Amino acid sequence: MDGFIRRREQKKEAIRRAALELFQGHGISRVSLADIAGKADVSPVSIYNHFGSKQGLIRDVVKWYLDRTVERYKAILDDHRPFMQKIEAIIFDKQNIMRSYSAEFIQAIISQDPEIKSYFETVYQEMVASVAALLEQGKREGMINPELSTETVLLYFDVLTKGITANSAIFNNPVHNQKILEQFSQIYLYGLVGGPNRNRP
Amino acid sequence: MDGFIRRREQKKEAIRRAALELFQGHGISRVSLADIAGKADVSPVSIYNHFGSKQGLIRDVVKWYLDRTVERYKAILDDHRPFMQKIEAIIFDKQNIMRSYSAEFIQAIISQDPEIKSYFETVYQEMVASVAALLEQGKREGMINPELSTETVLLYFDVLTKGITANSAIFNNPVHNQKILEQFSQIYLYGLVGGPNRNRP
Amino acid sequence: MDGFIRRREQKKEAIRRAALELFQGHGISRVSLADIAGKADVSPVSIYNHFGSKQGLIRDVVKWYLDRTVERYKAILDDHRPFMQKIEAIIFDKQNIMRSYSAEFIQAIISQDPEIKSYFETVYQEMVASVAALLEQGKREGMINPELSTETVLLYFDVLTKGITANSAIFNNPVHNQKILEQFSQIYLYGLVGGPNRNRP
Amino acid sequence: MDGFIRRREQKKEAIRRAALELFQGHGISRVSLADIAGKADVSPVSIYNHFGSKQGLIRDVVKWYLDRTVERYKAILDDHRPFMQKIEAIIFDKQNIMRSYSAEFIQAIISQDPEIKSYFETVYQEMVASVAALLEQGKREGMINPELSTETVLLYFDVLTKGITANSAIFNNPVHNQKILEQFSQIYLYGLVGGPNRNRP
DNA sequence: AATGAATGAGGGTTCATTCAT
DNA sequence: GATGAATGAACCCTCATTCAT
Repeated sequence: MDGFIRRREQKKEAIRRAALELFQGHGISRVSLADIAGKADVSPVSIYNHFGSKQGLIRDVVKWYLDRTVERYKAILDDHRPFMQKIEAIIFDKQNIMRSYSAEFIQAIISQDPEIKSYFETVYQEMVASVAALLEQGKREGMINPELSTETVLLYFDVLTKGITANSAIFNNPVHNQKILEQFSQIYLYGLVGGPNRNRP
Repeated sequence: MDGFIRRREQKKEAIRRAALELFQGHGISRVSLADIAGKADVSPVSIYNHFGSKQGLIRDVVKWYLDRTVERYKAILDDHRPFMQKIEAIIFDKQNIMRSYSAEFIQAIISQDPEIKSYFETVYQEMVASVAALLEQGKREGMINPELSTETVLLYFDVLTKGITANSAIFNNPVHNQKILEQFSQIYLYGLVGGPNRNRP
Repeated sequence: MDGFIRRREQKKEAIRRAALELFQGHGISRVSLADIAGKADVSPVSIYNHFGSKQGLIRDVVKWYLDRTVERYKAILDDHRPFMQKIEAIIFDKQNIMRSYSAEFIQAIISQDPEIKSYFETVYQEMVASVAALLEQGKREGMINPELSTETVLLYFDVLTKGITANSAIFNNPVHNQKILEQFSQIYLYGLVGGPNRNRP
Repeated sequence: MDGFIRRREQKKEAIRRAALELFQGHGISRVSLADIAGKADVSPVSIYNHFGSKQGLIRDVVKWYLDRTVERYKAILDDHRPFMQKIEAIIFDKQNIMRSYSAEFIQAIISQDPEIKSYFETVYQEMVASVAALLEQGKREGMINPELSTETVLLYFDVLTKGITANSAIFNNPVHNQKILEQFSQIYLYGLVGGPNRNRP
């Protein structure tokens, strides 16, 4: 009888996967349930049986996406990499860059549906706490200017992440990648004015 | 007979304004022509008489928006403010932050419609050239690390601008504004590691 | 002051001409007043000033077309050509064949609008009387089987004319034209079974 | 499960029937999907589910109509009636005369949509071949003037059929029917000049 | 007298959702 | 539990017609 539940969950997973991909690619409002059903090889009605409505599906998919993101972040933070690598891993989080996420999808995560909003805020607080802990460590180790408030640095990370995501086409271009990433690290570590290798007045 | 043309242009302007606002607020595909017509106090058909189709309206609005943005940038660059103020003015360009731009709208600017795309690219090249000239000046004056390629710095500006736009809610909050903006300047000028007022190893 | 009226009539004529051409080419219901106005280089509202409504224009155009057709027929009948040439001229009336008349236009002539219908019937009776007189002459001269009722022969003419109009593409093809027209005459003069040059049992 | 398919096909059939009738009566462009849906007692959207679009419905209906016509022709040709009866049956094919076919419908069969056009041409070639075979037989049996090319005779049939269809009101009138049909046979068999019962010069 | 602007009604089409099987 | 069929609402768009200039 376990096979029943497993199959059911496999179908739900297929629908989620199809929906996420299409939402990211074309924007939520331009993806119809028929599109999703077609991609997941399922009848549109099945989506109702599993998720109740399109909004229900969106909720489920966004939560699912957020959960996976949190897992990735936790994996990064719990790893034993050096401090700076963790910072970079978070800013350039590959999953975020790998594809040009439809802005409408990201927007859906943040606003509108109150249930999603509340779920997102819970998850976000959790993640903020983890990253904040990392930053404190960075300050103690002299890698981060202790005069900067944790709040500001978090915001800076967020700004960079979103800006990079919006420019994912460039950051994923393997030709530019090498040189740009190097210089980019210079900038966010040592600023526009100059890095450690430069004579300062 | 001049009144004719003036009235016509006023109506078109009203439609453009309403459309831009709604597009930015809700995303293009979720805004119906009836919505726009209602907000502009005009019959939906009038939009067709003026712009031909929804796509025609979108094209017109995006071009209009780009033109206004370019004007703002030019005003900033041609001004006689000190170098660093210009940099800040560009990064925090108030018009960009003033409202939570719908991601779908920005997306529309860049992709899809080939006419828009071509128009955007022309405008973009022009703007890049102007900002690049400013950066060269900054390097000569020792305000920008001359080891950084202009390309990278432009990209950094773009990332910051987009990231800030995506977080506009925070940056427009007058409570946070003061302190955060100050520290933010610290970061993008002197990096995470530290600024000029800090003892360096 | 005569110039005023003349100009007015010239514009009406231009509108009529444009309308007729478009009606014939695409069918009445698929031609918009804007199309006609554009082709006649006139504002759509002018059509209202001149003809009152689309239906008014249709009425006017159909009457105009009928009048011109009657004139052509009268010219043929009043001419001094030999009898058989007149018959052929009527059946193959070039104006009817010159272009693939939209069936919808012909249909409009006959049915629906009662005013058109009545006008058509008056004109038709007149024409029938003229052609009938010709047929009587033909019978007296032994060119037409006197056993055939005039009514039947008129109907036969009508059937041929309409059938030829419907096949105008073929009858206007200059390649086929020569041979086919020759044999066609054979058929309608001497029937399927055979002509005068053929041995009969 | 067979009931599913049967029901579906019944509904499609009902829609086809309603569409054909309306198309023939009023012309394609003047018939809305709502009209068809109303007549077939179906929701307009159902037409989309079954035929994809109005054009899809038109395609389907025309093909359906062509198929039925071919079947009727085949039945006539394969029958064991005498030669002349077959000829008459084809020219006066009752289905063609039964109602005043909208010219726009016939036009739709021939032109515009390339898929319909190609389908029609295939069917048409097939039918032409069959009728041509019949004509050859007619010539051998002395019923048709062997000097007439098969091509011309086919065209003559077509002209007659279309002309008769255009005059269906008269040919279906039971009062006229008897006498006219008789004389009509006289004409197309022995021509205007005269029949076998008549003294010829 | 003639035109540009504006509109109400209607058409084709899509889509989230429900119903019957 | 899953699917094919059906639908109401909404959207983009067209067009004959009227209004203001």
